[in-house]
Amino acid sequence: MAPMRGRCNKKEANRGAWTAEEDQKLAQVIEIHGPKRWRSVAAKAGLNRCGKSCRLRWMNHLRPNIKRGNISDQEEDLIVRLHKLLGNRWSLIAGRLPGRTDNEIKNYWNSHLSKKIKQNEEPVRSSRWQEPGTVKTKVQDMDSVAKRSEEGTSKTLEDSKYSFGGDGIL
DNA sequence: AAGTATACCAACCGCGAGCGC
DNA sequence: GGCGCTCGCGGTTGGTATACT
Repeated sequence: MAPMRGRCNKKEANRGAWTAEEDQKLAQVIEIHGPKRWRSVAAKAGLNRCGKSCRLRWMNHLRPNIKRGNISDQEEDLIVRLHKLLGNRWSLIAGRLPGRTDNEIKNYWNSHLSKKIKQNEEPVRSSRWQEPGTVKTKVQDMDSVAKRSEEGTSKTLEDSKYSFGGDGIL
């Protein structure tokens, strides 16, 4: 029976940019019921939006402690290293960057870093990584990443499933 | 000043995984 | 164990702002 699979009803659901009023309603309902059961959250808020859309809005904009804009050099460097480590696991990478969302990091990567990396790698392969202290420095870097991730949240790089030595980054 | 190209961000889509019945 | 539902993720698209010619 054509399960919804979490898809939105394209015809009936409200789409496009969120209004301040919608944001407010959503935030209120989440404050009361918590950020779960997104479909019912959407219904309770009286929003003509699908749960998915509400979740996205909450995760990327309404959550407390969200940092907006200005990704620092340190953050950028961390993103680059984590991406080497994890690939396009944006949610995992975001987990290492407090206040940053996966969507924001993904966008930042696609618009800034992917080009940057390409530029760096094209002319002389990995000049970036072969500066003084190269391999060793990298190992140390990865080490610190691992440490940070242990200290950080409970998500620990998916428990070394993505082990540092596995994909030839070292 | 107008038109065009590029960059950036927000939102949508489809899929797979997890969970409860 | 199978089925349906919900959630979360990653890829992609669309709209707007800014830079450039």
